[in-house]
Amino acid sequence: MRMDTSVNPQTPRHITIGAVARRAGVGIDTIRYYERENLLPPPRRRASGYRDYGPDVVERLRFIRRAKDLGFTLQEIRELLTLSTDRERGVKSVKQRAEARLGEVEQRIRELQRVKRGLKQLIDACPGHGALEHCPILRALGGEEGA
Amino acid sequence: MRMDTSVNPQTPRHITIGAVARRAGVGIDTIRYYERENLLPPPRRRASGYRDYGPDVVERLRFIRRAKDLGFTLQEIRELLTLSTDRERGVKSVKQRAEARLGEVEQRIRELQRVKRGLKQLIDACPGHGALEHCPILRALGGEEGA
DNA sequence: CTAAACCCTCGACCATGGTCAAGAGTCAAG
DNA sequence: CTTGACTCTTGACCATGGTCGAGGGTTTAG
Repeated sequence: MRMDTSVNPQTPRHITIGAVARRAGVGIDTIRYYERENLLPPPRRRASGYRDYGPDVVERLRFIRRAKDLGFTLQEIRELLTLSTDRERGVKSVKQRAEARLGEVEQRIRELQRVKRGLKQLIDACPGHGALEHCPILRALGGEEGA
Repeated sequence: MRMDTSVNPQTPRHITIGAVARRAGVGIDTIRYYERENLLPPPRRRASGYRDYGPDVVERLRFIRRAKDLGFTLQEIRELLTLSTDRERGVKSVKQRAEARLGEVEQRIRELQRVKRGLKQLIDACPGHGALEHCPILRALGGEEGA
């Protein structure tokens, strides 16, 4: 059904930063921020100085949003975007980045599971009433705060 | 056993902020920062204006460190500390905070496991070479914006 | 006494990921 | 032409958890 998107009334030739922001679901300031941070290439400008975007930027912004949802930092996303313009060599590296990120995620899950076990032990041991001296949570956190 | 700790050579009567920092394993600036942020009560001062701490503050700092390791924010720790001075009512609330924190930790673990699955799928599907157009990682991030 | 080591306050700065305000220019509709 | 909505740049500000420097005063050892 998408026979000709170039003259699509939904995607006019010149779209301003506001239109981009609405389409991508981000704030205008966020777009300018990403440009400053080299996550978006500087767009061409109209005579007035207004930024004049092609529709590709909306894709790029969605890329950024999804990567962010997967826990990539903007720094990592910047690297992914750089790689993705490097044909052929890019794919290998992108996969490696994703694998590295996976390792980090797994590491973080293990850490949190350790924290979870620690909290659980304390909660199970805590009667929920009585003197503070008998609260295992405070005792565990404070050490021997008997004094 | 604890007959007289006040003249213990290990814990002199007046300990300066530097001594506290060494004993608790934190920086001097951190102690002053915690004081500003109401995590530590303002100590009394010597005539010179120097902070003059009792040994309790070291316990309190260790409490803070352990709670931080369990993933509590300073805000949450501040609340725990406030509660822990509220005898009897404190224990109940402390247990509740710990339970709430446990819930957050479990939630975060679930989120990360979802992220992990997402990354894994992409990595498994990626050949690691070839044209960028065929890289499922970039495709997934960039999305099908068919609409 | 002197010098080193310590302490004081105040305020600036780091990264992260934006958000907002001021003051000025631009664009589209009526 | 005017009005209102939009955009421009610059620079400040938010929270988080500190860290560091400047420019003083204090304490302690020799």
